[in-house]
Parts: sequence; structure tokens; C-alpha cells
Amino acid sequence: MAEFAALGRPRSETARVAVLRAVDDLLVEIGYSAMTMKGIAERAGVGRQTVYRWWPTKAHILVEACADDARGELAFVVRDDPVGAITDFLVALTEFLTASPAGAAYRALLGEAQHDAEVGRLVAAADLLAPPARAVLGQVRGRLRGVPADPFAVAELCGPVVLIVMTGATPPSRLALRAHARRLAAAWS
Amino acid sequence: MAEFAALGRPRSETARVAVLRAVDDLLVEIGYSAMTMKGIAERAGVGRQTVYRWWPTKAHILVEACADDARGELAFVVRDDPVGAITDFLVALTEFLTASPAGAAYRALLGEAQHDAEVGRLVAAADLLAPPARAVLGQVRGRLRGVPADPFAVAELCGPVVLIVMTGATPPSRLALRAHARRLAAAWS
Amino acid sequence: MAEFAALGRPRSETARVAVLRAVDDLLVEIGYSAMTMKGIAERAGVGRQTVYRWWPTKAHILVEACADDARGELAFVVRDDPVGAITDFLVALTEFLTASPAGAAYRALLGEAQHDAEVGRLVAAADLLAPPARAVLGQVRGRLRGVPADPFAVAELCGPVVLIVMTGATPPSRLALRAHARRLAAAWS
Amino acid sequence: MAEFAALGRPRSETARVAVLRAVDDLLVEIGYSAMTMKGIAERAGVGRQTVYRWWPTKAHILVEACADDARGELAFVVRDDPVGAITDFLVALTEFLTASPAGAAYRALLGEAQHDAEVGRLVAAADLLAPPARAVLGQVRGRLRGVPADPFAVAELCGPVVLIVMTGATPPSRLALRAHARRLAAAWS
DNA sequence: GCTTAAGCGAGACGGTACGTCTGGTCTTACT
DNA sequence: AGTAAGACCAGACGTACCGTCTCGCTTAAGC
Repeated sequence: MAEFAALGRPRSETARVAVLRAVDDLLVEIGYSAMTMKGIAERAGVGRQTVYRWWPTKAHILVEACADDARGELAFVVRDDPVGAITDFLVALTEFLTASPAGAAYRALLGEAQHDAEVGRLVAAADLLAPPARAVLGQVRGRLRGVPADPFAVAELCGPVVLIVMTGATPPSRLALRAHARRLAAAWS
Repeated sequence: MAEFAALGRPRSETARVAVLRAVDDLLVEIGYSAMTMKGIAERAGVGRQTVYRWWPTKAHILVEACADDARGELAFVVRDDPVGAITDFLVALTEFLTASPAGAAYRALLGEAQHDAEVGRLVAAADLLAPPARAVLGQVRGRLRGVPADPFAVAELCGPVVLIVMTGATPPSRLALRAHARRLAAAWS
Repeated sequence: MAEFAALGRPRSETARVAVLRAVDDLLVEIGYSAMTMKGIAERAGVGRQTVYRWWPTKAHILVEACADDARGELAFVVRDDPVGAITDFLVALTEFLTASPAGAAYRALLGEAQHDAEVGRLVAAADLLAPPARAVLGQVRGRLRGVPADPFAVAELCGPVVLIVMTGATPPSRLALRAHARRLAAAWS
Repeated sequence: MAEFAALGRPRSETARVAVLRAVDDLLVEIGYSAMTMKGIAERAGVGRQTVYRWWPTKAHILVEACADDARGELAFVVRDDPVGAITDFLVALTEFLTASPAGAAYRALLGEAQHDAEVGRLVAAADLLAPPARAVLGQVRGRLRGVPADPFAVAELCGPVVLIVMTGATPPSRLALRAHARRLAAAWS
């Protein structure tokens, strides 16, 4: 089966990786709003046009840069105890949002989504939070019969922690998260 | 009782109101990120320096412009039934976040807070969500003995709705919110 | 015999002197173009409006500030020898233009006159160079019968030195000026 | 023979010419002091940065814009008669300073040089007046043995006319200039 | 081995917002 | 009515980034 002929010089993998790497670094070093397309290109040692050719905005680069990391960091381990499983996930989520570069990227993107509907769609499509959350919910659903249907299931699980982190409060301790997990289990039993 | 002598020309109330009004309008018309200090000044018919004299960033103006509105729109009516009270609040919150100009401002500010720590502090200080939420929680606490302490009480109440709205999902119906309220009541009983 | 009654508060001599003084200082310290009405007012410890009330531009202040000084520094001593008299005047003129604050003011004003016709008229009206020059020419006219009529007399006397100084060449020595004076005397004999 | 590789997009000749042209026009239309870098860029249909990239101040643009014109307008024709040659040059100089756009530029630059030493050096380096003057002096030196050495030769030739023009007096007639030329010839014979 | 075609780094282009500065004007209370 | 203070509207300053463009060069595939 014939592929489309690849005319001209093929895309440089070196450049692609350098840009993603530069975005990761810059996000940590100077923050989302101080990050510019110009700065990214320079940091990556790449022409400006090369960045614009493959990504229309810094949000798009950021999504590509952090999607894999995000999913990895929220992966969960099987746990027999529902409250324990929920607690583990919430701790991982808190850690992710407050301490991980990928989490910082996610917060920045969710923030930008409030300013720019296009970024909103992008973040919604990337769907970084829901899959890991649904994995936990699926595991728990055997023991807890009242787990709600999808929009609310994920929201009830993640929403409180996300709100706490985004409003800048001190991140909750494992103890507090365990108590929260117990209340969720009660609500869903 | 002696007042401090007012040296020089006093601040123009006209200019102050014109700027707040312009920010309100522009947020609705062109959105947060397209809004510029230059544009605000021009729309308000005010010198650029006058804007900078009183507010360092557009986020500061927005906080001043929407704080009062926000509090008003989330004010709640006393309700005997806990689930009903929670439902009413959640409906008002959803309405606020998705349909009101002040809510749009709040979302923009919460978004900007993820990019700029200074704005984060500002939004935290303005504390727009917590007081109305605490009012509901206070009323409900008589019937429900398990309402948690403060960081989580507000977060469990508002977090799921805020997350749903911020991720761009279709806003929940009153029915879905009532079911969510019932689960909250169960968790807190 | 009755004067017109001076209604209201009389003009503050303190303020007037402070402004003139400030202009003198600032010209030396930061130069003409860096000098602003705002800066003058602040340096003089005077309200901005007070400056604008009495002088429309910094050029007007400068003329008032340096006119007396200028005339003083170019005053000449009677001298029997025509070449000596001319030489003395040219040395004084060179000194004035290159080393004196009043001379710096004169150069700045003559410069500004090339940009702004209103300042041109002002400088022409102040007529700082011509009277001292005419004094020398008057004294010399007894011995030299060919001294030309007015526009050219002053111009031939002062023009070469002024041009040399304004084009930034190294100021001429007394010897060179004496030779120049001898040529002038030859031309006018 | 290898040239240096031209990295990046080459400078736009169109933009360069448009700016020089805009400066020429604006000087005539609104004068030196009303001319702004912003206005020049807009008039030239050029980005502001493009102007700043190649010229630090409007004085630098003006020098580049008028240097060639200036030299052309002061070019002289060979003349056997020394007084006639000097007269011709003085008439051309007067014409240049009072009626030509390039002359207006020269006056503005000489004026600005009194405010800003950097512009002073620039104007001195451009050296617009001296070469044509020296051409005349060279021609005349055969007949007149007393023509002085360089700083004064040019100054005695041009200074009186320049001073008359810069102080805003009515420009001298050809008759007056011829008389002045005769006195110069006498001084230098 | 030559042609064709697209990607590459570099950097200038026309725009425009930034935050600061000054220009002039005005509005206070005080003298 | 003049004064110092200082806010007002207006707009230029020089810088930074936007997204586009034009260079010469590189790197492939197809002839």
C-alpha cells in the first residue's frame, strides 16, 4: 500500500524535541505568561518559523509537551480498599498539581482556557485528568454502588482538590485527603 | 476632629467609574486576553497614566470591578431543607460562572492566577467564593453533623461545579445539581 | 499719582528667582534638551502652573535667566589700538561661548531658534550679541573707515567665531584670533 | 573571492528610502521639533522598530537624508575673478540656508548639535559646509596670497552669512554679499 | 548526479501593547 | 488672585513580542 510521497526535506525530529524541551524548562524557570514564542525558539536554538509551522500557540506546544508526563504521574496502583484507592489517587493528584512540572503546565493551560476558548477546546480534547480518574472510579464502582455518572463522577473526585490548589490555599495533607475520601465513599455507598 | 489635608487635585470619581465600567464592557465584548491597558484607557476616555496611577494591572481593575457584583449574585435565601439549600446555591453558582459578566470576570481572574502569583494573592484576598459558600454551610450545619472544616467544606461544595465549568463541559442541569446536593448531604450526615 | 491697584496676591519674587536659578543650574547639569518644564518646577520647588503662568516655554525662561549675564560678560574695555580692541572682544566672545553658563544658554537658544520660529523671534528680540559688538565697532570706526553697515558689521566680527564654536571645532587661540582681527582691520581700512 | 554570508532576511531598501523620504517631507511640512520617530515611521509606512534598528535618533536620519543634497547644492562653477567666485559661493550658501530643504535640515542639525553633543559629533563628521567652501578657497588662493589656514578660512568665508541667517535677520542681497566678498578679498590679499 | 520541493536557522518586516515620561490644563486648600 | 500640590487627558518615548516574509543552506525523493 502506497504512502504519500514525502516531498522535500522531512521534519526535523531534533527541532521538535528541542522545542518541547525548551517549553518544559521555560515553564519552570519563568512561568507561563513570561514565556513567548520568540523566547521558546531562541531557547530551543530553532528558527521562529519552525515553531509557528508546527504549533500555532504556546498552549499547543505545552499540551504536547506535558500530555504524556501528566498521564504517567496520575497512573494508579490497584488497591483493594476503596477509600485507600481514592486517597492514593487524591494524594497523587495533589502532588501532580502542586509539585510536578507537568502539573504546573496543566494549571497554566486550565488558566489560559478561561481566557481563550480555542485553548479551552484544546485542553478539553487532551483530557488529561479524566482517564486516570475514571480508572480509579472503575475500580471503586464494584464496592460502591452510588458512584454517579460521568461528568459528576470525575468532578466530585477531582474538583475539590483542584479548586483548593487553584485558589492558592496550602495543599491538603494526606490525612485531610483521607477524610475527604471517606466522605466521598459515604456519598457513593 | 481634624482630617488630613487633601493636597492637590482630588481623585476624579468620574474617571474611576469610567474605567471600571470600561473593563466590565470590554470583558464581555472582547474577552480577558484581548483586553489591554491601552484599550481600557481609550474606552474609558481616560489618560493612560490615570489607569496606571490607580491600578497596576488589568487584573486589579477587574477585581475591583466585579467584587461587589459577585457577592450579590451568590447571595442565598434561607431554606429549611438542607438539600434544597445546597441545590439552590449550586444552581446560583453555576448560573454565576456560566452566564454572568461578574462570573466571567471571576473565571478570568482564577485563570490568570495560574499564570501570575501576584494575581493569585489578589484573588485569594478578594475571596469571592468562600463567604457565600460559608453562609450556606452555616445554615446546613445544624442538620448535618459531618460538614467538614473550612478548606474542604467550601471545596467540596463548589469544587465539582467549578471544575466542570472550567473544563468547558456543558453546565450541569438543576436535576444533576440536586442529585449532587443529595450526595453531599449523605457524605456530611 | 495713583498706580493701578494690584488685585489679589502679588507675584511672588521668591518663585520667580527660584525658577531662573533652577534653569541656570539645570542647563549646566543636564543640558538644554533634558531640561523640562516639570523638572524646572520641581527643582525650583514651585508649582507647575506658576511656571506656565509667567513663561510659555523653557526658552523664554532661559532668555530671562541669561540676558543680563550675557551682556556683562561681553562688556569691553576701551582700547586705543583697533586690532587690540577687536582681539580683546573676540577672546571674550570665545570665552563666553565655550566656557560660560550664559554662553551655553545662548548656544542652546540659537540652536532652538532653528527649530522653532517663535524662539527665533525671541532670541532676535533679546539681541544679546549685537550691542557689545556694536560698542567695539563704534570704538573702531574712528580709525577704520571701511567698517560696513549694521547687519554685516556684527556678522563679520562675530560670525566666524560663532561658526567655529557651533560646529564643535576646538576653540581658537588668542593668537589665531589676533590674526583674524588683523585681517578684519585690513578689510575695513 | 568569498563574500560574507548574509544571514537572515536582508535589509529592505524600500523601507530605507521610504524613511529618508518621509524625513525630508516632514521637515518641510511640520519642522524639526514637531517631527517624531513615531510620525516618521507612520509617514514612511514602516514599523517603528525598523526606524530604531537603523537610526538611533531623528538627527541621524536627517544627516543621511540631506548629506548628498547639501553637497550638490553648494557645488560651484569655476570663475576667473576671485571676488566673483566668492560672491557666487556666498549667494549659493545663502540660497541653500534659507530656501532649500537640505539647508533647512542643515540648520536644524546645527541647532540640535547645540543641545546634544552626540549630534554635534555627527554633524562635524558629515562635514557638509567645509568641502564646498574649501573648493572655492582653493581656486581663490592663486590670486590672493593671504587666505588663512583651515579653521579660519572656512569660518571667515561662511560664518558671517551663517550667523545672519541663524539669527533670523533678513537674508542678505547679492549686492551686500558682493561687498562682503570684496572685503574678504581685501583682507586676504 | 541533477532537479525539485520542503524544512531549516537567521533575522528584518509592519504592527501594536507595554509602562514611563512630559506637555499643558484643571481643581483643590491655603495665603 | 497668586501659590504648591497633584490629578487630569493626550500622546511620544524606546522596548518587546506578534506573526509573516525573505534570504542561503540543507536534506531528502525522483528522475
